Amino acid sequence: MTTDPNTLLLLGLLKGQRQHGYQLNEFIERNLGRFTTLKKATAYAALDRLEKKGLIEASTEQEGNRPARRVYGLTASGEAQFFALLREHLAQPEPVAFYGDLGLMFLNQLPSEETLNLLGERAAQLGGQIAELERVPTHEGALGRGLFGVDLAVSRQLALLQADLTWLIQAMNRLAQV
Amino acid sequence: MTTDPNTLLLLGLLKGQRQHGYQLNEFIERNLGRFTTLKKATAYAALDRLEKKGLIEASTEQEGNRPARRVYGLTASGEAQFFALLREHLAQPEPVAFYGDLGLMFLNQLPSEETLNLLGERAAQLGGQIAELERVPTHEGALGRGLFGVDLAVSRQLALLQADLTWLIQAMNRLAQV
DNA sequence: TTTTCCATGTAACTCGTTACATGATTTC
DNA sequence: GAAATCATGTAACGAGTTACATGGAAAA
Repeated sequence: MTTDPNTLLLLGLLKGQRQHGYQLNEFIERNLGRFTTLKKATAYAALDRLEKKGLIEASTEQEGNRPARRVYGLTASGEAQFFALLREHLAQPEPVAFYGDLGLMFLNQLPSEETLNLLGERAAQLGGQIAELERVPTHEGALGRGLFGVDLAVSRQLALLQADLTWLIQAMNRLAQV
Repeated sequence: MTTDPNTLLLLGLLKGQRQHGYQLNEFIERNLGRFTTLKKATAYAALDRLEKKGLIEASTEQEGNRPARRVYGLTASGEAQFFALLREHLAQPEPVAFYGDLGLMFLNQLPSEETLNLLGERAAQLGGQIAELERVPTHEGALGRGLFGVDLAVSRQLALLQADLTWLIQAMNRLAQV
């Protein structure tokens, strides 16, 4: 409830511009795949909920004979909620529980050679993710400075993935010595 | 489905030792709060499911006049499933989408002074988490080498949190220059 | 004697996922 | 003429959360 990321995302996108669900889904799928896993059906349902809560309101638009669009925009209370969520997210660090720790806790259940192979695979994939992120171009005001925040998020992901890889290699070395 | 962390956790704990639900919940709450958010009711429900799937089986134990215990242990297919999940988890890096990136994407919606204050708060909390983790003692075989993996997981969390803090401070400096 | 511990759960709810449905329209 | 695009959703299911229920035993 308190730190719902999907709500922040949708309200934030609608704060930038009135949009309909299909448009939001396209944008998320094309540009924000690195930051969220929000699926289409989930987004439509979330928009319904936000409307019922009075955070957004819809107007219907028709273009020719195509399916009608429900174009959403923030209400006053939606804007307030957006800012509240944004402040909360900015002020809070990554919550506990990194997913990748779970396997580590039981790694002594496997022969250490296999463990090293598996962690080697993990390192390779991490390296791939890092290379991919490094290829992401930065937006020097490309879309009216609106995307500056995305650059920041990318640079943070890079920093975390690189730290993870560095740690992993060091851990593998330690394990190999036993 | 494929990468269900709760299942790995429960199967892993039961692989170490036959236990009943209360016991698992106590152990998780006391020792694993840093690695999972699994709640008690969720764990009981998960144990039911695992039993229905044939991954664990229960025997009932009674001690005096106390509530009966359902003591669970792994079945053969439960062990197989545990190893499969463990291999999967060890071989895969942290999945995309760090939670803390979301707020960053919209940070230009706030006056930069407030943004800096909020990020400062985030930095302070990160520092606190790091200090707390540094105080965690390592288990030099304390419980029969069974907890060696936990030390690894702690050291990984530390590495990631420190990288996050380093990045944050650098980002705040960049933001302050504008 | 009141609180905490032991041990298990249920009920109501929210959220997310996958797979499918619909029907026109533009593109190949 | 077939396929992808536009635009919205529904249905069935799985899993998580909070709050509550129960009832004896040990501890304060």
